[in-house]
Amino acid sequence: MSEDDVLRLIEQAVIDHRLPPGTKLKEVELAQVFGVKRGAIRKVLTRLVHSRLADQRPNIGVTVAKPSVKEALDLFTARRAIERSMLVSLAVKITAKQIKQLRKMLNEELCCYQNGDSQRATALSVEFHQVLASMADNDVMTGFLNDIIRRTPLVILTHLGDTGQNLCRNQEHSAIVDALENGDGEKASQIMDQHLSHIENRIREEPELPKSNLAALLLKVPS
Amino acid sequence: MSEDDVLRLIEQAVIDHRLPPGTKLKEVELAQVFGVKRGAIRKVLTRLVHSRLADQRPNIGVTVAKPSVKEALDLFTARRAIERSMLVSLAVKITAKQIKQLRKMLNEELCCYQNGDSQRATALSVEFHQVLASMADNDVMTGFLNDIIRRTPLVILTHLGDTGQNLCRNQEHSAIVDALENGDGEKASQIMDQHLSHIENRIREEPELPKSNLAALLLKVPS
DNA sequence: CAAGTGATTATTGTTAACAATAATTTTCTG
DNA sequence: CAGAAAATTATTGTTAACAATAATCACTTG
Repeated sequence: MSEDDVLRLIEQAVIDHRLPPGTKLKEVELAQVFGVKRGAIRKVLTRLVHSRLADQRPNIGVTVAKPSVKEALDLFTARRAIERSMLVSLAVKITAKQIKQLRKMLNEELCCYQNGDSQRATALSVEFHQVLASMADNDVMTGFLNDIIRRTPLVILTHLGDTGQNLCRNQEHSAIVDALENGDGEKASQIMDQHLSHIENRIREEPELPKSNLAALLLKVPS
Repeated sequence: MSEDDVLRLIEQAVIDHRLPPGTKLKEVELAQVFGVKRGAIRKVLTRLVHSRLADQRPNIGVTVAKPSVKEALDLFTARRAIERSMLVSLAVKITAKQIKQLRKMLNEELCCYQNGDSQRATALSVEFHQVLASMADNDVMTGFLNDIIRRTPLVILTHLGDTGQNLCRNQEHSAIVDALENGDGEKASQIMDQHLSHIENRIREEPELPKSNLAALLLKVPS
């Protein structure tokens, strides 16, 4: 099992809240679980910490991050700034072909949702934002947005609980594409702002404290 | 010598263009230069790579990054988006005391420049942007901006050469503070946009190929 | 029993030796 | 001598053993 695989599995376990905030990530235990050497786990944990999905305290270890409410709000504000800028620049250069691609994605997402495959619908919903970013063609901002997207599920989980999942409205995404097609970047930005505010406004105080199983949790596939 | 010290010295060597883009950073050599173990250098290099100041190719090694022109332009576009957002939110909440602090900084920068201490003037000029960010009080965006600020000297060096240093105009910084004082975030943003465009527009094609000395270069203090 | 104290265990951090790979030099051959 | 093949060297990557630190437990004592 490769290093990237291990990272992906742990990240997914955090996103699926099978590893609640505060859970300690022990090196030897993880090494045994994934059948890799401790050095590999160490590198993975370093990456996790750098992406702010985990905290590290010297000589103590790394734990799944517990983002504060402020961090959650900062995250959404940053996201608005970045997506706004990308939409404005994209609106003046988007092609008919790209519009078509976006509409196709939205349609597929809707189908999945109606067919009850909400997990795939959510994935497509996230991918919508990433595809917009790739079309805006700014690698720096795309990188920042990916950072934010990676961190967002954790803050939603921490402050909204399970009810916070699947918050993107297909309808709003659709309106953004409409605005882009009309070359109206300002309007697209406004819709995006509202879209993100829908989520942001629901964030409230509520810490959650966990227990830890690690072995079983990490390898379980979310059905 | 601590790990952070080593990182700082190498970063500074890149910024001062004593380590030109493409220079190979050999682990054992660096370890000897700084008198630390190879493992420590390894961790430092990992951090350098993650901050995009260096590239890594498996089994070959890490080299000082050679940012492309597109990367440079993307960097400035992202910076505009972030600083704009921060200025807009800061304009409606900045205090008289903070205005005073900013004016004091600008004054000091001007003095340094007139006294010929251009190095300190440049440092203050950079710090101006960072202080604005801390006042805007968004940790996520502050982090992104710091990433950008760390990468900017390298792209300027690569594409403008030595003449590109010290590009921030004290006068423009001053105008931004004026706009903030009037609570006009939009105007402050416009000035900032122009300010950054002054730099961005000068970027042109021009690769630079280096040789490498490492030992002498890294420890030399820029007089 | 509560609180401290020392011993034990568990966990993270470091290092030196080894392995694997890439770069270089040497040697061979037409 | 040019070019390819082989041998050598240099460099990065991995690992297992050890060291240092923190957490836990058992024990004593007031």
